[in-house]
Formats: sequence, C-alpha cells, structure tokens
Amino acid sequence: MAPLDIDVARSRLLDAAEGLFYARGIQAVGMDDIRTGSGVSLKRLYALYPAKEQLVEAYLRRRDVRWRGRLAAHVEAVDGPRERILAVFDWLGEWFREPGFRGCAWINGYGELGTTSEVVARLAREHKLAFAAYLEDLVRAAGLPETLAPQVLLLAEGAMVTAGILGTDAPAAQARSAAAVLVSSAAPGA
Amino acid sequence: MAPLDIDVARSRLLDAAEGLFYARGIQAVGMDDIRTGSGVSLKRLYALYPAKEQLVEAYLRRRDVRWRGRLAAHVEAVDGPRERILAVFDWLGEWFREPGFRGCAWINGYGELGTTSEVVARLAREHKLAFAAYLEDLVRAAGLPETLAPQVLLLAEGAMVTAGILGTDAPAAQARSAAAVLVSSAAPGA
DNA sequence: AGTGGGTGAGAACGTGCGTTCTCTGCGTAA
DNA sequence: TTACGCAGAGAACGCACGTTCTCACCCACT
Repeated sequence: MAPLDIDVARSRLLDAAEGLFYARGIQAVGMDDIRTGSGVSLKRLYALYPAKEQLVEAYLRRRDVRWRGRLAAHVEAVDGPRERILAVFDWLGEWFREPGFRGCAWINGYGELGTTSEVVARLAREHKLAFAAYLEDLVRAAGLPETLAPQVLLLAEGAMVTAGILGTDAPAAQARSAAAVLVSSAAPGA
Repeated sequence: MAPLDIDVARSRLLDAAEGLFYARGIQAVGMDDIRTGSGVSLKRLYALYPAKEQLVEAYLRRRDVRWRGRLAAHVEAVDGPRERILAVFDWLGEWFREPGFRGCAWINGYGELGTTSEVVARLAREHKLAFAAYLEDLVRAAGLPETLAPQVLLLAEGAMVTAGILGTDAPAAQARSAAAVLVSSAAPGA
C-alpha cells in the first residue's frame, strides 16, 4: 500500500501548503504547520520534499497550472474573440470575491522571497510570462494589434495588486472598462 | 552634543534601513545589519526605535513622503493638465531604470508582511490610497471624468509590478501609451 | 507467537535573529 | 587628578523554526 499512499500524502501536503502559504505568506508558515494541516508526518514530508523550498516550488507549480486552467476555462466559455479578452477581467472579479482572496500568490511570493530565493523569483517570472503569452494569444485571435496585449496585462496585474492591498473587487470592473476602451480604439475595422 | 546626534543617528538609521529593507526585503535584514550599515550602536538604535517594527514603520513613512514628492516634482514640471497625467508614466520609467530598482516597496512589503504585520498592511493601503488620490487630482485638473483615475492607477500599479518581477522598464512606455488612449477617449471636447 | 522492517509522533539539535545585558573606556566636573 | 556617568562594542539570552534523530508501535511473514 506504500505507492498509493505516496500520492495521497503528496496531494494532502500540497493542499495544506497551498492553503497556508497563500493565506499567511511562506515564511510565516513552519514545516510543523504543514504537518499539522496535512496530517502527514514530518518524516514522510521530508522524504517527499527534502527541503522547504522544494515544497514551495511544488506549491507554486501546481497553483500555476490550476490558476491558468481556471482562467482559460472561464474565457473559453465565452463567445467572440474580443469578448474573451474582456472575460479575463470578469474572471478576475470572481476570483477577487472569493473568501480568502489575498492578492496574487506570485506577486506576494516575489515580494517576500524574490531576493532570497532564486526559485521563487524564477517561478514568478515564468508565471507572469505565461499569463502574458496567454493574453497575446487572445489578442492575436481577435485580430487586434499585438501592442494591446501588454497593456491588457498591466491592467490585469494592477487590478490584482490593488484588489489585494485595498481588499475590494472594484479594480476588476475598472480594469475591464479600461480594457474595453483599449480594445475599441485598437480595432482596425469596427 | 546629545540632541544633535539624535537627529544624525535617526537619519543614518533610516538611510541604512531604506537601503537594506528595499534591496533585500524586511525579514531578510537583521538588526545587526542595520547597525553595521548605519554605524549606530544597537543601544542607540533601540533607544530611538524600541522594536524592529517601528523602524520599519519609520522607513515606510519617510519613503512615502519622498516617493510621492519626487513624483509630484516631476509631474509639476510638465505643462498641460493632460500631459501631466502621462508624465506620471515617464517618471515611472525613470524610476524603473534606476540601478537597484526592485519593484514597489509597499507591494513587496504587503506581500511579505501583509498578513503578519498590521502596521505594514495599513501603511501599504495608505500609500496606495494617497497615490490614487493624487491621480484623482490630476484627472480632475484636466477636466476629465473621474472614472479615468482608477484606470490610470491600475496601469501604474501593473507597470510597477511587472517591471519589478520581469526586470524591464518596458511597462512604463506600454502603460503610458495605454493611458494616452484612455485620456483621448475620455476627453469630452478634443 | 515471534521477529524484523518500516512508520508515526514528537523530542532534539543547530542556527539565526530580536532584544537585553555587561563591561570597558572616555569625557566631564570638582 | 579622581570619581561619575554615559555610550559603544559585542556577548548573552530566549525563542522560533528547519532539519534530523529516537523510540515505540504495528503489520507482514514464518
């Protein structure tokens, strides 16, 4: 029964890590907290992730896949290439309203450990580049000029940061209407 | 000679604190580092700031005044109320290009200690609200609709975050041109 | 039933750091 | 010149936490 339990232990650990790291910050969570939160013994924890940084890395990687997956699922349920660009901000608004929302995990992680941990800094860059690439795809699919994509990115990043710090979901709608203006202005034909 | 030295000690401490906290993050800097960097003895350090959190607070307060002062000085040297809004992004670009630029101290501080330290969380909110209020002033002075101000704020915040994480100054120009579109679209008369 | 390997609980270890304490030396006043 | 007090250097203390170790338990196999 050992191999099966390994997968169970891994996912319990990542669940606990994600809940705790995101809610409190990485440095504020001790390995004992992970152990208590997951029910997985310290011995097994260290067998699966030999150091805290590797658990942090696994947490950020899994969250990246899930975060971008949820975004893409929401966007792709919308019809019309231009509407899809705006749907990004609708999804951000839903996310901001979730209980426990506390800003972007990568922005927070970068602020906390960008200097100390090369891994965290790199994962934050990769996540933002992947998000930027996704927005480029949306803009290209809409036949709009590529210069629009980074502008939409900045609106989204600004919305995440501002919603996190001020604790309000208003930035989602504000960014959405700004993006709508940019999309309309950028449109070559109506 | 005591009273004079107090001011000297205070400013040396804040200079060291600002350099170290901003460059490495708050938790990564020990009180011994502050002592070494400032040349002020631990005894005096604790006489002036009885706990690390108070030094952090003083650092963020002084930086807030200086940061907004530098921004305002740059903006007010520009003629034309609409050009002033765009000048915000020119100044951001200059800031991003400064050696040692590492993102926004309040965004980083919020990511690092927003959960742990009520003081840091409050100062981050206050700083962002003050910045938002300044942008509102600029928008109002240009006779543009007030809904423009939070949109410009999001572009600026997104530019700071993205420039910090990706280590490029490109977001300043991208945000500037997005803001130019928003300003033009919002203008009631030409 | 008896034995061995592996597992969980948690004690233990080492380190880093915020904060305080000690001691030494120097400048000042009589 | 001598006694006093303040300041600086840095040792010391207490705690938190990442990581490792110990030990007792349980289950499989004979």
